[in-house]
Amino acid sequence: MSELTALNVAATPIEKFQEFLVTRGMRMTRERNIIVEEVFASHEHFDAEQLVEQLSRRRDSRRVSRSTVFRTLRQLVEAGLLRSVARQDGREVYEHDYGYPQHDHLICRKCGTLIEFHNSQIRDILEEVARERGFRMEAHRLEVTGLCDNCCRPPASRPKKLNLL
Amino acid sequence: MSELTALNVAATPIEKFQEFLVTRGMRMTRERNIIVEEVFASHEHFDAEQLVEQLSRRRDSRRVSRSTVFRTLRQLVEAGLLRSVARQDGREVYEHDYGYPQHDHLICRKCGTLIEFHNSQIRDILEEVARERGFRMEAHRLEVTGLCDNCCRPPASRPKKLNLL
DNA sequence: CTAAGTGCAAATGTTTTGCAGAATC
DNA sequence: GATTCTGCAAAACATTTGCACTTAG
Repeated sequence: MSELTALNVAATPIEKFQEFLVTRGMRMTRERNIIVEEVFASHEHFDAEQLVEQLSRRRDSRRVSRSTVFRTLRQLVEAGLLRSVARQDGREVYEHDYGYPQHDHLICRKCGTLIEFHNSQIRDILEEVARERGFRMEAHRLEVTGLCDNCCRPPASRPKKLNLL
Repeated sequence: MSELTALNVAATPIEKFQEFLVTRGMRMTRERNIIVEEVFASHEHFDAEQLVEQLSRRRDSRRVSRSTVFRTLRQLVEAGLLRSVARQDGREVYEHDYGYPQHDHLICRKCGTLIEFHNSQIRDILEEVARERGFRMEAHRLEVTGLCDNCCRPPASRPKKLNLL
């Protein structure tokens, strides 16, 4: 009888954002809509600059300014739709939070690749630690840095050439 | 017979830094010395600005410029003497790495307090995860954000005044 | 209609850098 | 004595903000 009335289960990111905005007396604008669509069109990690790049040079009515991109990113994080997972080259790196399973990252310091991994024990341990300290945990950010499989070994890249002197 | 010759066990931060510098053809200068002393004089967390504040307005020969503070902090991190553990108000927060046991932090988003905690399982889990992915882990940074004990509960601060209407 | 949002350009705040003179090995 | 450092002022960045105009509700 009701499609999605009281419970907002399986709400789209747009709907979720809408909800957030309404409760704050804010408005759903064309620009905010465009940004959410763009951001949730793929699951890639991204930074503000990349998004600005994609949105600020459009010539049609789907162009969004740099300021608005930054402003909206902040709001999306606050709304729980995005989360900032790392910092690379001085820029904050974002990814989907809403509707995406909890996980952390291995970050290759050489090629910059982000490898996602999930380990439920980590969450449990943190819950326990927080409880012991009377700390109310809200979120965590775990960046594991090192070298990915590819960047680990030396250039085993020239396989055929006989370099035995 | 030897005080600390071959093995550099229990080397002071200064000695450790010296060693790092030498292997790179860099020099131990008065300024670098001052910075290391200042940084290792206490175990507090700090950011670049605080250090600049302390060192750049001295009038005597122990003054160090802003640029040098930033340059040296970068080197100390690279040398493994410091590690950057979090980011607060747009600034990187540092702490001792050398000679200080591994640990992570609970960060209160209200008052900014950093609570250290140690949990050996976390390291083990990360080692395991990294191994599975062929990733060579070098370091990790775990920031748990939320509310500390103090900031958790409402202002139970006005206890005596009878505000029962 | 009125409060909230946008784009622009300018500001902010941190960290970096070019360069001339100073200091280390 | 040559090479590396320092301090300074300026630059480089990412991100934020003031303001006049536009737009959603």
